[in-house]
Amino acid sequence: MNRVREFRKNRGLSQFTLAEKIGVARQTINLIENGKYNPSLKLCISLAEELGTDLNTLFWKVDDTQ
Amino acid sequence: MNRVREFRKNRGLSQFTLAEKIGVARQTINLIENGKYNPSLKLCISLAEELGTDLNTLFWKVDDTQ
DNA sequence: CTTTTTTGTCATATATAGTTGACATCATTT
DNA sequence: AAATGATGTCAACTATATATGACAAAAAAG
Repeated sequence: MNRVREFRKNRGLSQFTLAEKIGVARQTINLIENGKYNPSLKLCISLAEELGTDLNTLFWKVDDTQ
Repeated sequence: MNRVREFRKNRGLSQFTLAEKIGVARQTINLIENGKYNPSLKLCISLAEELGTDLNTLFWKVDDTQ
């Protein structure tokens, strides 16, 4: 799906804390981590910056098998 | 802003043709190319795939100076 | 065990992405 | 010079991303 949860946990952030830093609601982070919707590009970029990574790493052809 | 127009032209596609292939309206492509809004992640991924590239190349920290 | 934090989820509301149809302008083609 | 194709833009509409408030359950901390 995507690697947001993995990167968030590596940084020791809760969904709430990450949401606050980025300026969205906690539910928005939760839904994205669970692949329940389709975030905007701006939000994806904010996430990548806050998590110290980039768009491809977080969202490009994530291998979910195994 | 982003490199959609550049990649589209390199492939010899019109906004209309690209829109058709991806399944969105022509206006949507036009607005994205002109940075007038914030596309969804799914659309960004469709664009990257159709243009034979990836998210970072199209949308990540595009250098617009010069 | 009790308390607090974190996560998942629901329902309602609002902002905005994306659609549709239309028209003007510019560039190509005939 | 007329016809065609590409692009920019507008207005009105629909779909959906995101917000807000709330509650339950799991996990972590005391």
